[in-house]
Amino acid sequence: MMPNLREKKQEMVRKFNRSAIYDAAVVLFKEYGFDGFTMQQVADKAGMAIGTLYIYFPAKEEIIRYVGDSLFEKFYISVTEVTKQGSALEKIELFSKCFFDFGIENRALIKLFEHAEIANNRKQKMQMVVELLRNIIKTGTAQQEFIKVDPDKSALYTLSLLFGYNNHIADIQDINPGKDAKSIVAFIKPHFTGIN
Amino acid sequence: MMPNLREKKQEMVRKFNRSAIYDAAVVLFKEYGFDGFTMQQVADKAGMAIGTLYIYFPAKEEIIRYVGDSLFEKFYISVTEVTKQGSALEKIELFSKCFFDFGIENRALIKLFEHAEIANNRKQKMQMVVELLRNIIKTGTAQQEFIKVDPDKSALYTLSLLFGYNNHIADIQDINPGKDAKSIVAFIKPHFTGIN
Amino acid sequence: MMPNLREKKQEMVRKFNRSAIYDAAVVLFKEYGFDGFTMQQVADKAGMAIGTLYIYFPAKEEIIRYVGDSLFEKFYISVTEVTKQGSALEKIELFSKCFFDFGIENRALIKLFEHAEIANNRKQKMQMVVELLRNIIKTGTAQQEFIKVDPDKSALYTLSLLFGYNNHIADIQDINPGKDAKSIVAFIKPHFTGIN
Amino acid sequence: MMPNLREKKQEMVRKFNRSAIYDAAVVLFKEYGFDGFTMQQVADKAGMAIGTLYIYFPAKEEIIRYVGDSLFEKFYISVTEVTKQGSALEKIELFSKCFFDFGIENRALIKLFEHAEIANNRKQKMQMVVELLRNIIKTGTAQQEFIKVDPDKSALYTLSLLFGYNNHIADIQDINPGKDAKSIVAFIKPHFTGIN
DNA sequence: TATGAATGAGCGTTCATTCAT
DNA sequence: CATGAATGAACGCTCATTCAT
Repeated sequence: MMPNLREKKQEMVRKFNRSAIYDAAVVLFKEYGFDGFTMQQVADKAGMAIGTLYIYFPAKEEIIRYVGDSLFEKFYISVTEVTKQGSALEKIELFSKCFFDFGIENRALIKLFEHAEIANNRKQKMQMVVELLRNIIKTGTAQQEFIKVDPDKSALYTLSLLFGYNNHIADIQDINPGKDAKSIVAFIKPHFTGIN
Repeated sequence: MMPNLREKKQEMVRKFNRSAIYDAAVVLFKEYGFDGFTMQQVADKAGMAIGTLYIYFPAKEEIIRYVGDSLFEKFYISVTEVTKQGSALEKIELFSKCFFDFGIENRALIKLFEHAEIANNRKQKMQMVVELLRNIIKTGTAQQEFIKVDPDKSALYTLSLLFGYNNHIADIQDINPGKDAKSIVAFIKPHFTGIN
Repeated sequence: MMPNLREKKQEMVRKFNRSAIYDAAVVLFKEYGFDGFTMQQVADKAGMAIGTLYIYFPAKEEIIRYVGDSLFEKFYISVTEVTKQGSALEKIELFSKCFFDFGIENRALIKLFEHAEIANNRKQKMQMVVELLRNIIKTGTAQQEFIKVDPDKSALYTLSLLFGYNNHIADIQDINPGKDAKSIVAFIKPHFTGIN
Repeated sequence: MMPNLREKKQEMVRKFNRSAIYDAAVVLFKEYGFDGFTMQQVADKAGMAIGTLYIYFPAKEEIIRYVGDSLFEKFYISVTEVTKQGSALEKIELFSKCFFDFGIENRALIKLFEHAEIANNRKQKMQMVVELLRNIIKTGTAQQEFIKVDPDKSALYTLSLLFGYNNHIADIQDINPGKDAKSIVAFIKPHFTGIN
């Protein structure tokens, strides 16, 4: 076997293992919470020895970080993609729907973002999301779809509403991403347009 | 000593001990997070033996639950009290301020509510708070301060906003209860009044 | 049972357990070297659960230290006691015999003194022993049993000889405390007395 | 390439690798103590894969043994070389100086000799050194430089003194090889010459 | 009730050794 | 021979819980 072929294979194995650990961790997060799982559980579920885990991640902490970062990235890409077209209000609605979709898929995982010590650069990530919303709002105002509102506060409060609904209200009633996004947009629309 | 006197005394001791445990747990929650403390620490801080802890609470879990319940009760009483007077909008503002005040005072503790398995009757409690808001809104509409809005959704979304702001935005900027409550009320006012 | 009786009993249990741990550790030291044993082995040999070990000693290190300190104390007391009478040369001989007796009893344990990080105050302990020898020599000179020798160096070299013989030569031939002590004293006698 | 040329090359590679492992191990011994290093560290420092280590040494133990043996050989050659000329007393002094020089250079390594299970043929090696000293003493007596002394015991005790001083006293005061060798020779001189 | 010493399963992590390539 | 990813037993230590007093 040629060296670079072997390297390719090894690289694949590496990716496969990292992915197996990631998948195992995600499942365990959902089952036991963001740090309520053990390394042995991850190893078992990923189908490898405990020692192997430590080849890929030097500490449990790193697995948590990695899962947190990966999930955020996944979320951020989705939410960025989905808000590329449409009116400002439509963008907010799609943003919201995307937020809830992600929340349903990763119910337990969204809690990750609540732990500064776990998802590193948490503040920075949060601000990236706020920035996305702020730009939507600014554009809305620039294009006279929205009346003049404070884009900072509006973005913050809109995001707050989504976070709160997703993380806290979800426990008392099921979320229907499409319907709830529409409904929430209707709730905040008067603030942005001046009309009910 | 008469039996019922002894009973009274015992009842007092029981209350005193439960309270000592509660106080100790609250302090430790604030210092080490909702499960980052040990039963020994609670016993020490409460001034009793660890075995005694287990007379009052059969498991660590129960202490966490009890603290969660007590805090909620405290919160619920405050928020009920504070919304007894004023216009609907004023009530919402005071409710919000109260919410944030509580959040600042119990920063670490608020996480408790995020754990369904920990704060029991979480759903029920949440609904009590929603109900409070709903009544404020209904009254606002009845008294023609508010336009006709869906009181269920409005309550849910208002509460979502407060939860989201308090639990998630607080990490990227400090909360100023009075100012932020006012600002948030201004954000949702158009929804309720139809005017900016 | 009266409180102070109970306390006494508990105190006895405490002493018993500490002693059981000490005994277990000593045996394991002899078998596996000064840090080649595990806490589980100590627990098993001492007839208690691993957790109990940690009630008495907060870390493995502390067990090692305790054994080291205890052994030194035992040794120092013996050696002090034995050198209270007789001529200077007799004292040195008895000191040597005592040294070897201790070495035989605690073959593996004497290594402890070779590890500064383990037997704390090692330097200080060593100097206590040197001091003892120095005083014997000074007295010998004062009483004209010995000629004028440098007491510091003489003590250091005498002790070196004993350490070296006990720790290194013992491996190639058995030590006979009485005989070897006599023989060694004969070896160094000319230095002290000027006569063979 | 001719077979015996290839064999030669392979032999060279083998020697090179063994030597690289030895060098790495020596450095790690000095840094982390005689068993405080890992096989991975040795492999890294020797510039090879960990698997390769096991081709040359079937177990960690063997590396330790090999280092011990090599160091002894190095020491034995030095000490033999240095005692080829001069009077008996000069030889003993040079032997001592050489001993201390080696001890300073290999402070951490000297502990190796204290572990019977590690330095194999320890007894035999020790006896080689004793033999060297014994011969010096015998020659001293034969040449009437020394009075009649028991060459066995004299050798043993002299070596004991050096071992003890180097391994145990070194911790309470720095060793100055030249000065201390002279001083120690002065200490034992009366035994050998009958004169102070 | 109250005590706190005792328990031991379980944790995160290490590392000598193996073996498929 | 050389490689280094994989292994898993073993480590020191923690702590919720129990139970004899």
